[in-house]
Amino acid sequence: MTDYQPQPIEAKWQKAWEDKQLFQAVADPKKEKYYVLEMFPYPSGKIHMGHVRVYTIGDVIARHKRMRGFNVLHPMGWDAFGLPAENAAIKNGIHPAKWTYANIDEMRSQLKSLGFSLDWDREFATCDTSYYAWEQLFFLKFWEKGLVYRKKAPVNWCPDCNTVLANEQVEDGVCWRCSTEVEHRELSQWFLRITAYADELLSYLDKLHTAWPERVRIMQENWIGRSEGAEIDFRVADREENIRVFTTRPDTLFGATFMSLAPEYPLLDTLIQGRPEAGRVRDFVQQMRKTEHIERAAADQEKQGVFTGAYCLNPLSNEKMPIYVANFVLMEYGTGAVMAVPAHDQRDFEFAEKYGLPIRTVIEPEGAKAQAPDQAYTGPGRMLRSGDLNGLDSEQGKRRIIKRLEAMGRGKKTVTFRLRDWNISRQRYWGAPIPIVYCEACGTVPLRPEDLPVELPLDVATNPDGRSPLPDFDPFVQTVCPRCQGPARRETDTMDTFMESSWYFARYTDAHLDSAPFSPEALHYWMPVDQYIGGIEHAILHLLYARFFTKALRDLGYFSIDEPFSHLLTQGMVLKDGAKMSKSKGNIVDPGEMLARFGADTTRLFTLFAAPPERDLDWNDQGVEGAHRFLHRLYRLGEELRPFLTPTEPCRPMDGDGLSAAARRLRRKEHRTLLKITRDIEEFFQFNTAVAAVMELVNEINALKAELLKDAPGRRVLSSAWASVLVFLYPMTPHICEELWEKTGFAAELFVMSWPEHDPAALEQDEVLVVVQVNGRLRGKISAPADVDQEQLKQMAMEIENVQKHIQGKPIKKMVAVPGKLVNIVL
RNA sequence: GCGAGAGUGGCGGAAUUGGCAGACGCACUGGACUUAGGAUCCAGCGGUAUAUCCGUGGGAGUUCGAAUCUCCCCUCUCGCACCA
Repeated sequence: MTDYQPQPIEAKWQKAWEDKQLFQAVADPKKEKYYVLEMFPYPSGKIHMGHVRVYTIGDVIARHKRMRGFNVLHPMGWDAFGLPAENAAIKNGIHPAKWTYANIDEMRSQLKSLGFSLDWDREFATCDTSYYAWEQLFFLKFWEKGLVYRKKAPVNWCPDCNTVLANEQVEDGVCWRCSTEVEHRELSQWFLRITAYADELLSYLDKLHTAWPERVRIMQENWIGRSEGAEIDFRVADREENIRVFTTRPDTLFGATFMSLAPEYPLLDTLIQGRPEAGRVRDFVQQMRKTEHIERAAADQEKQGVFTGAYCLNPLSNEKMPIYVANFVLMEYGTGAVMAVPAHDQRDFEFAEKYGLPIRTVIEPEGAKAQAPDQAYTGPGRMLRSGDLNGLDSEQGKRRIIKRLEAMGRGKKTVTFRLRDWNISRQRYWGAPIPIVYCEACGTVPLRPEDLPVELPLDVATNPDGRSPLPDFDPFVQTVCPRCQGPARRETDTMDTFMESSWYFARYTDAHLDSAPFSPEALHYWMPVDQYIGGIEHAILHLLYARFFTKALRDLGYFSIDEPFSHLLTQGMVLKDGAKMSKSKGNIVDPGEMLARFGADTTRLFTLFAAPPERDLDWNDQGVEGAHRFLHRLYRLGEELRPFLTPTEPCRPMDGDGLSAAARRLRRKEHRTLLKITRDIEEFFQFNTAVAAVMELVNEINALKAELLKDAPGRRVLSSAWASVLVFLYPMTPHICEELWEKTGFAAELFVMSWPEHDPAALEQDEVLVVVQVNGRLRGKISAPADVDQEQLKQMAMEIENVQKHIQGKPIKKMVAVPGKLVNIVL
């Protein structure tokens, strides 16, 4: 009897699969497709346990769906542009391209040795010119559609990465990648008009209901931040100017007692001109400019402001309201001006308290007598001190006031979003060039599609300080204007690498097409991605950008779908000792080492078994050994049973009569396990319980094998159960299953098997276990014929000695009997 | 502060329909085999006062019956947060 040796088995089957081109997907309209995709990796060097986990989950789904008869697309590629390549280049003197492609080679071979059923024919790296060329084309199409524009704006600057960042890439004021505090700079940058799709990005989240985790939907909702309200114009007293505010509470207009402006408000200079307050206002603004943005934006910051000396007029009451500059008003949101209603907004309340401004209640909560004097009432209610609108419900009041303002031309109903346009300019080298030139005569000129691609020059040396070498590299910069043929300079910023990941999933459908970004037929057949899997860290970032791109490419005529990912699974992190793995903590588990010690099947099995996919997984070396032991036992069991088994289809239909009790028991377990695993995989993605269920089945085989080997029907049941174990386990640990399958003597390989159907007859039991309770507590168990009725059941329950003991002759108030489940005797 | 999720043995976790709490595995204990055991096999393994007992963060409730449903509270994780 040979011992289980994973490495040769795994190498053998990986080669067999590759030789047969088993996982190369071919579009076939006659077959139902299933597109499963995990977020593609950044080629950072070697794969880590997080990769092992996500690709294992995806592989189980891919292999399972193939057994279910689907035409499965399961591709892989590389998110290959980005800063680490550049930083490594600076540190080690290797060119980013060389570093990247070397890493890809290393990681590809690691993924292959994990036995993932990937279609490697569709592989590409986003730094391939043949990939990003199409992205440059999209940029030009977006330009034509007005979806891309250049603007000078205050932007997030990461001093460590030496580049700007989009709003989504700043978390709590620090860079998402390196955690350096972000600064603000005024720069001319390229923006994608994602806000044009704000409404659709929001409303379609509802359609992803149940198919996307609620957490992710809520995070996107918050990020998009839609609020309904009104824009209202306030005339500045004694001047021509207007101040426009946005408010969600037009119903509180009569309670507005002053006006607050952001320190950056453009009109401010004009307002304070020639006033005695001008000096103080300028000092305040100066001070605010110096304060870092994060600090200013903190909610616990004390309210501060200064009076400008100017007044504005309430459009309905004509009341004179003093205009303040306030630290808590943000120029980026709404109009940068806020009508202050201290009685009904907590911030305005605190501000009014501090500076002694009037607080006027105009909304009274229904039924309440007095409101708390130390805070604002922000709920709905009945209107008062609001002229002829007194007594009206505040919701109605909103509509009435908006109507009135609209009639006067002093306001209108509007919707405001928190979402900002996507800044895609990056001042870094290792990215896709933006296809724009700056011509002395024609200004900013987009290239023509026939000028593409703008190749990123590879023969440049990176700067030690991280600055992009592109602006100093004349062969790249110096060009001619496509419009006038005069001298022009190329744009030297590159595109945000999130651009590449916004459409890669669609490119896989025909990955090497060179006449167009997509083939319409392939796109139509394969898209959308049926199951997408990745980390929660992209809840907003990548997943929002990809949704936007899908809609934008749809409106350019490329796509016919609205959403890229029908179902989303967000897997948890892999931890060690309760903490994220990191070099500094020294708690890294290396997949390479796991493969060498235990093999791919053990590594896969443990990551599936240790925790459900959504939860964090704390790596446990002893747990891995447990998984390894299970495979050893399985292998030994195969060797032991082999001489007595005949190749038999899993969950084989057979006549139950004439089977021994043990045989019927195993057959029932086999079919129950099929039902459980099918549900665990297809409905809940609960691979941990699916593994547990197979372990139970194996335990049952071990317990009953001696009995079953005694007669031919028993051996048939055993053969079927054994085949089932291998089929059930195959999506999770495919190599050992193929090997044992072959050793069992099957002519065809396991990968051509389809997922079995269960036989209802096999689930039937002659005797069922019924629990007997007295007052809800377990007091006995009886084995009763399956078809016994309630009355008989009650009678049988009463005959149990321990039950009688607990009844102690007391009168029985009630008896509940659930056939097949329990009897409860209530005293 | 708001929103979402979670809290079950020494540990990871199971119970997805309200019906045997602790599946499966790890760790641990005892035994077998053995020159050896960090291999393998067998048995045990929630607690204790060992019984008409207690037990799923705490408290109340609904129910014949609650880890599961309702209400209140506590703790933790994640997200959002001067967003007008």
